[in-house]
Amino acid sequence: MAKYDPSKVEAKWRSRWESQATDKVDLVGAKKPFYNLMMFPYPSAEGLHVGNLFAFVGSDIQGRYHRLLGYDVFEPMGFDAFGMHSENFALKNNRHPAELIPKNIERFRESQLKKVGLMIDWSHQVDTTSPEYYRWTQWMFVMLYKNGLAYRKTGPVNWCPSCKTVLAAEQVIDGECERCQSEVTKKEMAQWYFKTTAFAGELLDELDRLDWSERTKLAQRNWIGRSQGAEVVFKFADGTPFSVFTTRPDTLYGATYMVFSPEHPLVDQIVTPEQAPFVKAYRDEVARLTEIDRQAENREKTGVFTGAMAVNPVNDSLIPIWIADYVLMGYGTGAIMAVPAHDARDHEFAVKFGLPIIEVVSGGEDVQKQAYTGDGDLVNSDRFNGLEAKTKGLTAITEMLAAKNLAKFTTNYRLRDWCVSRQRYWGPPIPIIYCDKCGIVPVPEKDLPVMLPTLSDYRPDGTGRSPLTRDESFHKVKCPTCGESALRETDVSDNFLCSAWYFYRYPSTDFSDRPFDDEMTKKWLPVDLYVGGNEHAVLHLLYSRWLCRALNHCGYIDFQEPYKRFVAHGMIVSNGAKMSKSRGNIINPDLYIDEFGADSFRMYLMFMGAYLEGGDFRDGGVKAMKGFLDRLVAACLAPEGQTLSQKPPTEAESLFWLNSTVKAVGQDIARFSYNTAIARLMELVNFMTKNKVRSQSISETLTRLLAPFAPHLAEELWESLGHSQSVFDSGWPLYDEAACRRPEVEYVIQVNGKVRGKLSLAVGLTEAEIEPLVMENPGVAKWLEGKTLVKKIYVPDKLVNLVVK
RNA sequence: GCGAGAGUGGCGGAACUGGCAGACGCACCGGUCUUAGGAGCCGGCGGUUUUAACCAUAGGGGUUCAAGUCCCCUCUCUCGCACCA
Repeated sequence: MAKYDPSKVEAKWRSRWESQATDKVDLVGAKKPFYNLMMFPYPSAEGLHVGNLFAFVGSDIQGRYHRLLGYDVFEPMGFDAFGMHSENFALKNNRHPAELIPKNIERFRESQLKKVGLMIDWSHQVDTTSPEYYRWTQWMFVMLYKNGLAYRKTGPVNWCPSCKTVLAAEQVIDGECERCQSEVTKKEMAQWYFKTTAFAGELLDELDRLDWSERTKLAQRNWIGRSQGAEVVFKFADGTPFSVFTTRPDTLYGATYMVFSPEHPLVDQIVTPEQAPFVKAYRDEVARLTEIDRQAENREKTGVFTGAMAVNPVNDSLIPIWIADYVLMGYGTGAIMAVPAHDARDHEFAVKFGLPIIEVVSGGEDVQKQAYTGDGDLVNSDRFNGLEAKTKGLTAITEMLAAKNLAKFTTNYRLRDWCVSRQRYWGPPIPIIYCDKCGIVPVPEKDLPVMLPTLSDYRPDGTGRSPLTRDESFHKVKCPTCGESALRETDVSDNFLCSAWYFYRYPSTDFSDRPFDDEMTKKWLPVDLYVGGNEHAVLHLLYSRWLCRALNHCGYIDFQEPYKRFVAHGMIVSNGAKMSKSRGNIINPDLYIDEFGADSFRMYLMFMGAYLEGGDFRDGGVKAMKGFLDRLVAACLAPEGQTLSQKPPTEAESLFWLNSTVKAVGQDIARFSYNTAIARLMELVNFMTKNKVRSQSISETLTRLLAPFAPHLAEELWESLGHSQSVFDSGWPLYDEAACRRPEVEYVIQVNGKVRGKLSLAVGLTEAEIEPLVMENPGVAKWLEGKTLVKKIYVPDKLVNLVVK
């Protein structure tokens, strides 16, 4: 190699990898399978984003590293091409997504992904919009339905007026649509749901055992949100029972009123004629509020009295029933007992409406002024007085009621069922048919896929009905059971369903008669390593965990968690600011790759910050990295026996550099500390350059260490160093632990904790051996004059600290 | 409000179980080569003062022979959840 020209080198190796199928894995014969998964991208018209590349390169390094370690690494790629993003883009540009998507995919793969040097086995590509794929997405839906994990329900849903569709709770971020940031409103609609709550407890508990990034687990824990307490039966004045959920059954004696959610169905039955107009007005007002209004911070409590009374089961006292929007229909039973003395929200409400506040737990200052939520003993609670409230008191009161069938211990989760229907066009049609005679009929498996028809007008109309409803030939069908006229479901499913199972498909793309093959799945799943962005913590990552449990529950797979390990990478910013079109600081990866090469670009992305934390992309960084690779090439390929420096390094020194670099780079890659791994490579190159060291073994080792980061260049160097096979078949270099220690160590000599001298000494000397040397040291002796030595601290091979007075 | 994480030179960032703070790189400064340098190579680069010290890891206290690292308090930022009973 004369001079390092990345464009030539990269083109050469790209075509060689392709012609020799270097990245293709023998899925059946693999001996040490390693499934290295990255989050498949949405093929946008704008092209790949640096964020995508940052994620992919970090993952690819793991794939290549494992390959060097001797694993059969399967690193597939696909396209998450259904969904509103594509549809909205097509709408805006007056095109059809079916026409745009294939072009985008082509561009992503051919002119972007393939140029980055990812070790992708393209023979297993997946495209969620192809009928061969979404046939099985629909199969998942039917499977879930048949197993009671999918159901249709009418109720309040999140509606995005801009996207003109409903959204799942997970897709509403701070009251706004995850896609378009419009304010989400509530609507009453019939929708399809998946019973994500069915596995809420397992999904939460299993997190403790998962090898995942802590922050991802934390986000899921918060989202699933378990609270333990009791369901307590109260009665209306006429004796009709109803129940409420509370985490503090110990405070039952302090319940001074009840609150129902405004949407609660029982409100109509209990409201008294005098209060009815006020209740109606309040409910209307609440219905008009958006989620943002309703959740607004520090919002003053509102509510009205229903006129009805309830009986407290512990003491038969009569307490008023109110409705207020601080009680949510979707949680617990949609009704609460209010204990203003020991709950801040109830306290605020009670103060505003002049409701009584009764202290039942001791320890607070003045519960009339402020709710006390801390620990204490029960008071004003009959025979339970004196018991420690949150422990013994809670148990005793609940058990007393439970004996009368008036309470039971329960657990509630914040998690809601996954609303999966979408009133949009660009998605997999929900495979359901409604028949007057047979009711809900899932489309039989032999009739799948339900093909998405090509509609010229696919614009959502905001009526709450999908555009597909306008296609009569699609909408009107015969019932598969009885043959009578029936109507097809026209909603499509949430595109998070497509992505919830794609990694089962990759190893099984050769099978057209099943979603995934048992043998392949046994061999390759669960995924060994999944690297991706944490923004999917409670979306894709939660949905796919749930679906995995569902598949397991229904007997299709024998594992319960889809990913053995998940690592969340950081976010990258551009020159200190978040990347955005309006700031004009979007980075176009293609420009850098064209000018400096993919290897320099990859390495800079990995060097600019800690991979798990994110980094700051600075102009000039890629160029500097190209400069480093130039120096590396020069150092590796320098002619042997060139002029050596005046003081050539000893054999031991060279060995130290070589071995300690191998050790450190391996450890750093394993913990995703790519920036420090690259720094190590730089140090080794600096050592070689500075000392004019040229040795075949150092060059070869350096090349192999470089390979995961800069694969094209590593191949080229490996060839130049006289090898004919791929560097990725050469194995990861081994190191000698003993040689990782410096031949000489520099002892730090401190006096009273301050550095006063240094001594270069052989490794492994004892305290007695070095003591005279320390005392003689002129820099040290000066600080000892006229002082008494009180204490000596000796840390082998590191430091001596003399404490004097 | 609750929970988690973070705060280190002009900048991006290092520092594993407490043991030389600032690895590695960018920017900058100086030198060299050159018709030229926005190329290459060599050197310097936290601050105050200069033979030698002292001060520095958001701020304040503490533990220790020794603290960026451990403990307590305060401030700031980022993220997650948020009227979830």
